[in-house]
Amino acid sequence: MPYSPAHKAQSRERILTAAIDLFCRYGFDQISVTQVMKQANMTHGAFYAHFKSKSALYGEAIKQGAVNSLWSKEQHKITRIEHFMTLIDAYLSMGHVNQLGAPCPLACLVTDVAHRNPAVRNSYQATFQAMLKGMSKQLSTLGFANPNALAQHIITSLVGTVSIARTLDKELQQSLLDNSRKELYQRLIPNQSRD
Amino acid sequence: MPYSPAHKAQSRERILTAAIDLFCRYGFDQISVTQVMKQANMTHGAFYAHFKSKSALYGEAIKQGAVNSLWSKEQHKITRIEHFMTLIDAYLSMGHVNQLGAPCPLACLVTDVAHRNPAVRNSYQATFQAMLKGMSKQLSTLGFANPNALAQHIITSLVGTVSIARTLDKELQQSLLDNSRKELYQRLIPNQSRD
DNA sequence: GTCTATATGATGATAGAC
DNA sequence: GTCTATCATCATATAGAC
Repeated sequence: MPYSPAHKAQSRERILTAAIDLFCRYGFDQISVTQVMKQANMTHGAFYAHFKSKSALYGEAIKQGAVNSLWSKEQHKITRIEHFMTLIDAYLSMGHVNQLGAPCPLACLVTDVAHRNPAVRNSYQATFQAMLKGMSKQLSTLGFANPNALAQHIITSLVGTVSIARTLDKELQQSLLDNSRKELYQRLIPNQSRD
Repeated sequence: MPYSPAHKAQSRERILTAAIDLFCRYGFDQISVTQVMKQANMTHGAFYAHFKSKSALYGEAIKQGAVNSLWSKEQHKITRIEHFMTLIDAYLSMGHVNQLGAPCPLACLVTDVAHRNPAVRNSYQATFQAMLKGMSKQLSTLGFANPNALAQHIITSLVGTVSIARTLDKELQQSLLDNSRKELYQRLIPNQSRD
C-alpha cells in the first residue's frame, strides 16, 4: 500500500510550501505548475490529484503561508511591548525584505491578489483579518486605546514599507526600513527615543 | 504623407496611456500586447514599431503613469497644509481605490515590479524618488522638521493602505481608508481633531 | 507606420499506464 | 497517487504586403 492517506497529506503540504515560497519570490503568474511540482519533488501531472486548478492552489497557499509566518508563530509569546517591537524589527529587517525566513503573504502578494477571483481574495482577506484581530488583541492587552485602529495603521505601514522596499536598491531599502521603524517606535513608545 | 513624426509620437502616447491603465487595473502579466494595442486602437503587429518588447513598454508606462498622476499635477499648487491634506484625502478615497481617475503606479504595481528586470525596477524607483523628493520639498516649505523621513512615512502608509484596500471588500476598504486618514491627520496636524 | 499572417514557445489541464 | 505523453490555447515576437 504505497499511497496512504498520510502520504497524500504530506504531498499536499509539500506542494503548498513550495507554492507559497515561489509565488512570494517570483509572483503567481511567473511561476508554472511544473515549477511548483518540481520544487515539491513531483511531476506536474500529479498536481491535479491535489488541487482543481492553479488558481485553487493560490488561495490555499496563502492560508498555508499565513500559518507558517513569523507573526503567526510568535505573537502568542508577547507579554510586553518590547516583545511586540522585536517582531516589528524582524518584519522591517533586510532579511525579511530579501525573503530569507518565512515570507509574509500579505506583503508579497498585495498588488497581485487584487486582480484575482473571489476565492483568492477571500483567502487574502481572511489572512489580513486574522493578523488584524491578533495584533489588536495584543495591543489591547498591552494597554493601548483603540487597538483595532492602531493595528490597522501598523499593518498598512509594515506592508507598505516592505513591499515598496522590495522594488528599491539596497541603500534606499535600508533608509525606508530605518525610517518606518522609527515612526512606529515613536507612535508606540513615544517616551523612549530609541534610534 | 500619412505617417508624420507627430503621428508616430501620438500613437506612442496612446499605447502608453492604454498600457498603464490596463496594467494598473489587471496586472502586467494578465494583459497581452494585443489588449494594449486594441485599447490604443491599433493591431498588435504595430506595437513593435514603438517598443522593443512588452517589458520595455512596462518601464515607459510607469514613467508615463507618474506624469499623469494626480500628485504630479497638483503638488505645485500646495501653499497650505490644508491643500496637502486634500491630496491625502483624494489618495485615500474609495474612488482612487476603485481606479476611477488617474491611477498611482506606485500603489498599483508595487508587488509586481519587485519581480521584474532592472530597467523596470529603475523606472519604479525613479518614480518613487520623484514623489519622495516632491513631497519632502512641500513638507519643508510647510515648516515640518525631517521632511524627507516624514515623506517616506506618508508614502509607505498611503501605498500600503490603498494596495491592501484593493484586496478587501467594500466595508473593510472604507474602514482602512478612514483609519489611515485619521492617523495621518493626527501625525500632521495633531492640534486639530478633524474626523 | 500599420496591417495580416505566421513562427515559436510555454502554459494549464487531461488521458491513460503503472 | 504519481508518472509520461499529449492536447488545446494563448502568448511574444517576426515577416512581408501596403
